[in-house]
Formats: sequence, C-alpha cells, structure tokens
Amino acid sequence: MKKRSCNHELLKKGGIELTAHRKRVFDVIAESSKALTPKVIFNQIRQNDAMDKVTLYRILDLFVSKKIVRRIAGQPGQIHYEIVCEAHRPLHSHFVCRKCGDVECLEDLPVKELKAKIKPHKRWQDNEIEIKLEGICFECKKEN
Amino acid sequence: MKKRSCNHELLKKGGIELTAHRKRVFDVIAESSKALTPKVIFNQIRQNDAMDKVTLYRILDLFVSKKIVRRIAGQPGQIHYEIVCEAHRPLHSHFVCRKCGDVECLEDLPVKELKAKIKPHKRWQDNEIEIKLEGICFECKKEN
DNA sequence: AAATTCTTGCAACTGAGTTGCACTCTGATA
DNA sequence: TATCAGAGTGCAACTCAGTTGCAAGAATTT
Repeated sequence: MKKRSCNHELLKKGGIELTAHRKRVFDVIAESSKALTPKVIFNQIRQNDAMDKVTLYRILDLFVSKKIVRRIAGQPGQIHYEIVCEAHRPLHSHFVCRKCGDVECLEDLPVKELKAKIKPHKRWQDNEIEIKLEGICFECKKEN
Repeated sequence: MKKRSCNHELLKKGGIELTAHRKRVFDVIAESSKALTPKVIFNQIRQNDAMDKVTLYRILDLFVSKKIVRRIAGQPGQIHYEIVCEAHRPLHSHFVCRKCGDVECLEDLPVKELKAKIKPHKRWQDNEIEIKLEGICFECKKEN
C-alpha cells in the first residue's frame, strides 16, 4: 500500500491539540504500508527529532482512545499500530509474518463478503470480525 | 469445549522426560476450554504445587519447540497457549474478547471451507491461515 | 499579569520474561 | 560401590517494555 491520503484532519477527531510531536507520530504511522510497533515508530522519530519514550506511549494511548489509531496483535506478545481512516482505509485484514513479525495490511481481502459466508456464532454474532493470515513474507522467503 | 481427550502420550512427541512439573503444566493447558496465559497457568499450578516461574517458562518454551503446545496472540501484547493435538483438535479458529482478553477456541468454524473461499493472495499462498474473531464474550456482555 | 490547564521530560518504578549458576536427582559406567 | 555425566529445577540477579509521579514549560483563559 502506498502513502496514505489521510491527513492531519484526522487528528482533530478528538478535539485534541495538534502539537509537533503528535503530528510526527501520526505521520510515521500514516506513511507506513505496515502496522508498526512502538519501537519502530520511536526509532524512526529519533532519527531526526528528540522525543522521550514516555511521550510516545502517551501519544499512542491518546490516539487509541480517540480512535485515531488502532492496536493490532501481531506475533504473540507484539503490539502494532495503524491509522483508523474509514474514508481511505475501510476495515481490512492483516498478514502476520511468522518469522520477522511484520504486519501487512491486506486491503484487497473481502472481509464483508467473508463475513456474510461465515455462519453467525453465538459468541460473536453482531461483533466485528478480524481475519488474520499467518505465513512467511516475501522478504523472509527470499532469505532462505 | 469439554475436557480434552489428549493424554500424556502427546508429551512423548519430542522424546522428552516426563517429569511431574511437565505433566502438571500439560494438564492445566489440556483441561482448559480456553487458550491460557502464562500467568493463569502459573496461578493455577501454585494453588496446589510449588513451582518457580522460571521452570514454567522453560517448560512452555520446550513444549512450543516440540510442537506440544502452540502460542496464540490474544489481545495486543497478550500471549496464550493451547495444546496441539491433531487427532482430537484439528486446526481451528479463535475468538478473542476485547474486554477480558479471553481466547476461546471455535472448533465449529469451518476453517478449511473458508480457506477454499478466500482467493489465494500473493503474500500468503500456501501458508497457514488463522481466522480470529473479535468481540465481547458472554461473561463480559452479562456484566454490562 | 496571574491563574489554570495541557504537554513534555526526567527519574524512578513495575512486571514479564530471561540468564547464570549452583544444587539435586537419575541413570550409566568404571 | 564409587563416581561421573547430563538433565531438571530453584534462586537471585538481570533486562527490557511500558508506567507513574512529579516538576518545568508552554499555551490558554480570566
């Protein structure tokens, strides 16, 4: 997936103040084709700017609570973040690499169609459905 | 799901020694209808027996490497463990509660049928498919 | 300008999971 | 029988991600 068309308008969602740090965190997540871990986000920011890790975690928590970003479970124990943008990025599925742990977005996977095909179940009727595929990504496959 | 019919035969899979501790860990995981976190496993064992946390983590790592148990990503950041038993528990899907984080097994969800319906994708062709549903479980729903 | 509120950084803390090392037990070998 | 080797375990100390408390700064309100 290419660079997002989501802009800072999204940040106004929760009526929060647009500080330089918040824009920076938003941009790193929005410009990535993958859902990112806090570590990756942090390292990327620190290449150019100074930011404390506490600030990053606080911004991430804020974004999650304002539904600006979404948390995704990657490999067991790993947390990834992606932009929530209904306009440009409808609910989609994810691919998790068993080797490197990368979480890619599969926007061409027809979640809604699939949802219709899966018989409702007493436990999850009316709930969101997340489809996650596991495998080895192209990069890791190359390395073998 | 009821108590498993998987027995200690499974433990011989990797040709490992069957110690009391290993049987204990196996039993706790095998007798649960849900995939459990190390914390839950540990607390359950400690109700009756003495065991160091290091021992538990080492046994879990051993089981994973011998493919006796499988790690599952629950809520972001949470790790759960379930028994791998092809005979009694073919590949199945999971339901993750957004509130309490419980991971239930959905054995009646037709993974293979679904897999046939999903068009192969360049990234995950030939790979395992994991279907995970997210929502609020019965217990948490009751509490509202 | 003073008061209030929000944002940030720093230092110290927490809790999950790991590592190093010593002790114990078991089984094999001399 | 003695002892040797290897595996399993516990304890203490450590690492690392993420959190909390607090104080300094910036922005906003009165």
